Amino acid sequence: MLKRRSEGPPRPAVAEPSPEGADTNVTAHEAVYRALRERILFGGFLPGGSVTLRGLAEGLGVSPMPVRDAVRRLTAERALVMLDNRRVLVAPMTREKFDQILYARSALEGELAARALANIKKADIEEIVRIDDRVDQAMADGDVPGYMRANYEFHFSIYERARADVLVGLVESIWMQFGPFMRMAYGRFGTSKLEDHHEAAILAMRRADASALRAAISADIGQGMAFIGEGILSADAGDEEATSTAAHERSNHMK
Amino acid sequence: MLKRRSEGPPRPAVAEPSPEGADTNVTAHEAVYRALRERILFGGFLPGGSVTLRGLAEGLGVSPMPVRDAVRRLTAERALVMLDNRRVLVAPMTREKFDQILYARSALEGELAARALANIKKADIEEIVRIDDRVDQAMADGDVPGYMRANYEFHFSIYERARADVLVGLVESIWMQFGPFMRMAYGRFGTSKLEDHHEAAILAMRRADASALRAAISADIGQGMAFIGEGILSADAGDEEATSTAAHERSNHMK
DNA sequence: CGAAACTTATTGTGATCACAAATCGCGCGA
DNA sequence: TCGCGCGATTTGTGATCACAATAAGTTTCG
Repeated sequence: MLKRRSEGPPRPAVAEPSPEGADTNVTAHEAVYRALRERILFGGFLPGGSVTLRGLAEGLGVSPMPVRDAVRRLTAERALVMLDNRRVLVAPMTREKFDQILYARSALEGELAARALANIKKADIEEIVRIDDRVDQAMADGDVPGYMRANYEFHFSIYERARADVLVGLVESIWMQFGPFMRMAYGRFGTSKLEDHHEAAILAMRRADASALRAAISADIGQGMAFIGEGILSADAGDEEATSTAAHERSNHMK
Repeated sequence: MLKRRSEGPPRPAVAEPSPEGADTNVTAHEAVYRALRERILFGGFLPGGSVTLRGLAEGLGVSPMPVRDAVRRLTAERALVMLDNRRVLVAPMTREKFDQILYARSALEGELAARALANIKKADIEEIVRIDDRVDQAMADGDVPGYMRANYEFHFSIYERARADVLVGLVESIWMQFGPFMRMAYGRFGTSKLEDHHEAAILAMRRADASALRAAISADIGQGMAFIGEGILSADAGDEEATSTAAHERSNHMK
């Protein structure tokens, strides 16, 4: 319960001017948003798990106010959902949602990759290859959060070079909707069975072959989504319900 | 400056239990959000115009708090943008954004219409035809806001029948991004020059022809967007700038 | 023993205030 | 006349409190 009005440092506790001056000078709301976004994208939350403003605020060491803003924002991006009861929980997955996400990803990310191709130089390809190495490394180690992060960076390091912020924004919203679910799938089955379509994408970039790149990205999406999709959604298809934590909706506490 | 803590009615001033009990029993934040959303979609705001929390709050007769939530939400949906200066303004339009919107609309709305087809019965078609009559009426009257609203309802009355909330959510975000810009275009040139692709869409629905419906929607999007796009973006292509209000960014006051 | 009724705790919403940063306005001076 | 400070205003951010609604826990009665 540390007050800040008439004592202590005037700057918020999050994001000090630390070593690598990356996220310095951002609002508390922004810091909270990024923290929650990381958890959603890279396996920090379970789908369907409940979340409370005060709980998150305490876990992050901030007041409920910036958390409220961040949660509102994530709700608008469909990463969190708010029930009629005003209760907030991590977006659960349904078979219908999964199917729509699969289509949207193919349609948007394929286009994004194709548009990026013109702006990808040789040096960019080398950087992307380095990221892909981290994908392989995490896969070999069975490091699920590491794999999710590296895989995210691989895809978006390509997409962002399309300089198409509208499309990228749509895709980011989609990734946040299946992020928690993806982690659950990998957590059960591991990442070892994923065959690598990234190599084909890199090859297509080297050849500057747009349609091949589009096909590789599409294949990567299709295969990855099919893997995690059939694993989970057909498993408990009996009860026809949204795939959530199922274990009495355990609340997603901060670590 | 009317307080509400210890006097007056305990319920907010917005949304009384009026005649048609539609939006009763919603939070103030929700009411503000809907009001702002209407203005954005149907021509109440100019692209690039500035907006302030206190200004909107005063105009809507609520405190700044629910406005703050609504603006945060609309910012996440890319309908409003927040500059580094923390200034909020209605999303301006650029040639690049316009191009991306055109692609995303074709890819997503075509699919949405095709998916909806299976759930569209004869009674639904008659309802859609009635909406299209309002589109024609507004077009004949030169009623730009009325046309925008009827056109929106025409498209989304089809899309919502696909029962694909993820895809519809993406499309709604896109519509809010070009809504203010669309109004500006129609405001200059009027709606008379628009030829009607809705008839073809209705015919395709009557025939239950998915590919024809997809083609009709795609044509409607392409032609409509091309009309408003070439009208504005090529007009002031000289200064290479984002198309905003241009007139010293006049602030969007509430009416 | 079980279920309804009551009490207590939790949670999102809204209001109000303080604050810092940015912007605007005005005047001084060259 | 124009540029440059400097003070006043505006604006988003964050904190704190009150409140109503829901959920959870406890008691009591059949």
